[in-house]
Amino acid sequence: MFLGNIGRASSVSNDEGRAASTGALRVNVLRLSGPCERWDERDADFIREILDLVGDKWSMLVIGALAAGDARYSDLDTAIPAISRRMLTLTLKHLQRSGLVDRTAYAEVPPRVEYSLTGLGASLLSAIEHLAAWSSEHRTEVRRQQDAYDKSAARSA
Amino acid sequence: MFLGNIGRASSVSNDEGRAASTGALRVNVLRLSGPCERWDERDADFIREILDLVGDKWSMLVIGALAAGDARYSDLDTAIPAISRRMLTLTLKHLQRSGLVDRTAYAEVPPRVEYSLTGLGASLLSAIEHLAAWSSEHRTEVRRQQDAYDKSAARSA
DNA sequence: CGGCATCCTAACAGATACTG
DNA sequence: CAGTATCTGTTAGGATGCCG
Repeated sequence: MFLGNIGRASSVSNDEGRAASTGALRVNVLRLSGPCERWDERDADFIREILDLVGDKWSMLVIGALAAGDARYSDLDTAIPAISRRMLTLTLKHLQRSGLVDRTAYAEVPPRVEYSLTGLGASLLSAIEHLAAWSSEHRTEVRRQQDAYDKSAARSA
Repeated sequence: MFLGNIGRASSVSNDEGRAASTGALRVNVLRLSGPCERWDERDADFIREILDLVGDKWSMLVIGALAAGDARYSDLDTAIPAISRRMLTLTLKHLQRSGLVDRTAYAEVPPRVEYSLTGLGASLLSAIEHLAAWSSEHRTEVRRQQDAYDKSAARSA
């Protein structure tokens, strides 16, 4: 496996999304006090799966970079300065394997390789942007909470 | 640090979301061929931040479990069978620190502790569900792509 | 230019045992 | 019940060098 061998590889692929009771990783949702309309216990499996898919350190960033259009290997390397060549290679291969990214190599000298989002990959963008939007809106609040927590924790030390 | 010391801790917290050029982790979005309306290079920073926040192995699952209502420590432990007590403790503390989860301990014998989502935590749910929905819709396709890739990779071996 | 292959370390994460 | 503490294995991921 490449990246994200997080959690045991979910055992089977059932037809639609109706995942019959595979014994794998499951959250039995509690029905205690609060009301919750939308969260379903099957969601837990789905969450596990996208995390395996793009929950690693770089996948979403690569997808984001490719959202702007096709790019060559070295373009991505400079577009995401913090990534190492190793991880860029691994991440691209990982995304390519899952059908999120297309790779086209041109038989030229010097060689040229272009990466692009597939339709599948592009369809993920809105979900990613949803996350980014949340972060954009709430990052300040999160920071405040963390600082407050750390300060009160420092008091008891 | 607890979980997700992934990526250097983003150095500063600027006022709104207008993150002035902190030298930190940034994706310089490429403008090459394809059109892209919505992805902004600042999104990369935001993605980095939610990944640090809930991109680890368990956070989203715990949030999902709490979406159904408040729960005790042992409830969560049985609701997410695959998690170890260690990781449950760590994850809860991590989420609590960031203000996504509330912890209330009742001074009783035997002790009772209830965890619940804060407003902040609940506001993340829709983004998470968005991801789960994508996974639910496209998991089969992803599997197909991976199988196809693996098969063609096996041929060249 | 566009990669693999190798080495190496920090951390994530499981198992187990103990405590207030 | 609701955690901590410790010990340990596994792996994500960085640095570097070589090769087609």
